[in-house]
Amino acid sequence: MPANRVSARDVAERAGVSVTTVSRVMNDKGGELTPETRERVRAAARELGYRAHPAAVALRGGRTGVLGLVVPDLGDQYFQQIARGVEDASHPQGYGIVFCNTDRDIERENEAIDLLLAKRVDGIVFCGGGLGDDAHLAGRDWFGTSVVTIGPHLSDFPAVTVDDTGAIRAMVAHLADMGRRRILCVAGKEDWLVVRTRLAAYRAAVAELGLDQDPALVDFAGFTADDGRAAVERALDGGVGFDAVLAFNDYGALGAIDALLRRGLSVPGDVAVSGCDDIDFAVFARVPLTSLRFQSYAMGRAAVRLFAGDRSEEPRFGYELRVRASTAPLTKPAQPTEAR
Amino acid sequence: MPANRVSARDVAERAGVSVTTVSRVMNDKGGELTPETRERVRAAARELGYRAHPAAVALRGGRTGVLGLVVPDLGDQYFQQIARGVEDASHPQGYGIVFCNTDRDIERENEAIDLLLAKRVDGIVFCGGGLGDDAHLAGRDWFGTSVVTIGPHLSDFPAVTVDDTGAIRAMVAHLADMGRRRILCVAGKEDWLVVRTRLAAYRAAVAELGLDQDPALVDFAGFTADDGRAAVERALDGGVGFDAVLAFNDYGALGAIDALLRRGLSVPGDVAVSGCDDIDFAVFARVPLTSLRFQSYAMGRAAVRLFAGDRSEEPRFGYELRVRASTAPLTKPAQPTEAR
DNA sequence: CTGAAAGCGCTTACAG
DNA sequence: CTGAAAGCGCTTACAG
Repeated sequence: MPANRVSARDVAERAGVSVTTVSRVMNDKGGELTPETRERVRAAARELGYRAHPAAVALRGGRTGVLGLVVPDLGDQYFQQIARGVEDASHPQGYGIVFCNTDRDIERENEAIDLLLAKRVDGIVFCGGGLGDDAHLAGRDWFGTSVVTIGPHLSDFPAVTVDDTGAIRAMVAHLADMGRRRILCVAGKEDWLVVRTRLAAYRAAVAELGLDQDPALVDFAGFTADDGRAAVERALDGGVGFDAVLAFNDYGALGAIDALLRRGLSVPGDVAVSGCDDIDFAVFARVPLTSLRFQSYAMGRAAVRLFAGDRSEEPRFGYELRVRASTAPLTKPAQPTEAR
Repeated sequence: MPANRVSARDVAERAGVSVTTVSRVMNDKGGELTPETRERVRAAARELGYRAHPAAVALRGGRTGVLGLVVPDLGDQYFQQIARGVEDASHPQGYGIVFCNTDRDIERENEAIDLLLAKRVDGIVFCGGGLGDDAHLAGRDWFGTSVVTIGPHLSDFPAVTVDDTGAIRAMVAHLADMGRRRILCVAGKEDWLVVRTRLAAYRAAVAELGLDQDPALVDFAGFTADDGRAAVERALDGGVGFDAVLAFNDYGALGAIDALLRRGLSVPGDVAVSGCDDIDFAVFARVPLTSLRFQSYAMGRAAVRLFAGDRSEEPRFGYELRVRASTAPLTKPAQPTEAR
């Protein structure tokens, strides 16, 4: 179908030069060209609307002009913002972005990489944190393709990282300030590296601040609202007393609030609830949600810059605690939900 | 970088045949090949992990194996679901998806198309509805690239459409059933085709059901929560009485609820609020939101099928009314906010 | 300062 | 049934 498109030969004929010259002008190679020739070729290219065929360029050993983006779920606003950042940093340079959702499944992650490598993308932005020990990434042949990661990973690629530890510690400290001592942790799956990182931070902060360290307070639910709902119900049904919830994801926190209210508990009166990522909805939730905001858009942009830069410039991003109505000082007596 | 990758020649050498034969086997061309040859080539390709270089295939006049996806905003769950559908229908066939967000800006829409065409994508899925008269689409050279649209469009491409008219009529009828007579319409910009379509449906339904047809009840705000908030404040400040809000987008509806509650009004007591698209968050809103659910995921899948199928198979999708707490029968006397 | 030629890795007539 | 050759549209040594 893509027929009768303008080729370098068309430009060459119109400008009365060879295709070699056209190529040189278009790529600003060979500085020894006459300004007149240069201008004549430019004019011809402009008039004809010439654009080098990417397939030919790629075949000659050049770049394909395509970047791959691997995310757990573009529907998650956190990754959505990263995608926007990657897009905005890439399009101006003529790069297209091929995205792949993996739902944090190793199988799908491998398929995504296979697809991207088969397309010969110039680089891959990997985000969402590692799965298991990331062996499927470390063990495979990348054929020299540049890879950049965002978030916690075990593989040794240039990386954009986040201060997850500081962020979680800040949130736990905030909950402690609100007089909470038993924080139910609605974590994601145990083999997600981001979960392991945040969980370690939670445990360290809990110990440091002298809060209750009950193992029953950690639930490896997942990152959906249903997961958060289920985790809270399990804790309630299991008689695990708690006066706060810390979900590693806002969707889980929303589910937690829903479950608490359904059971007749008050938020934050009985239980304070906090999330991570600070999605736009947080403010519109049944009880406006306290959360941690990360700079995901800027992280996406930074990842693209890493392809060009050197490893000494790997950026580490901070966080911001956004306190809203879902967390407040404890007003009722000590025993919240059920005594244990 | 992508060096030492397996080429057809490597496979040919290993199988003891010519590259011509390799090509024929890999593409199932030339049915007159010896089963043994066929198997030998297949084995060699498998052992070597051979995959045809897409650039070479594309250059020979074949497909690039890449599809373009143009959306207003992937952050909007409606489009996100479409993207998932497009992805899931494409990846199994080896197609990669390059996405472009346009924010409903004609300039950006043009840039997106330029980028996609420059990449020589095999097809473009255009969604989000037309802008203005879609002249920028009708007037340009597509170089034979296949295009498929989702949602209302004025251009003449194979299309996946939605029964917007029936959906809006159903919602207006529902609000009328709840005893509402003055429905504030939080529309998007007037030159968005989806807005024009829905607005026409709103007006027709309002007339048909004998509800108030006050022009002041239509506000061309936009599709963000802030837009919805602003529209409600304008109506309130302007003394435009209304007992219901119909936003053409859930984000706008969330903003509307927020503004109403801030002004001390009750939802749905004083004002019923309804949205469109039924995002997952609708159920977690301050007041669970009544909305219209569309089958965006299936629409995305259908769009990809349209590339292969013929125009007689263009699908039209329905809708589903999801009634939640934000709409209920009017309990108070007739004069809601302010008399006019 | 500019051009002819080779070659990237395929596929498709054209031979045999 | 299988292969040699041409060519897709570029870029890059190599000449001049």
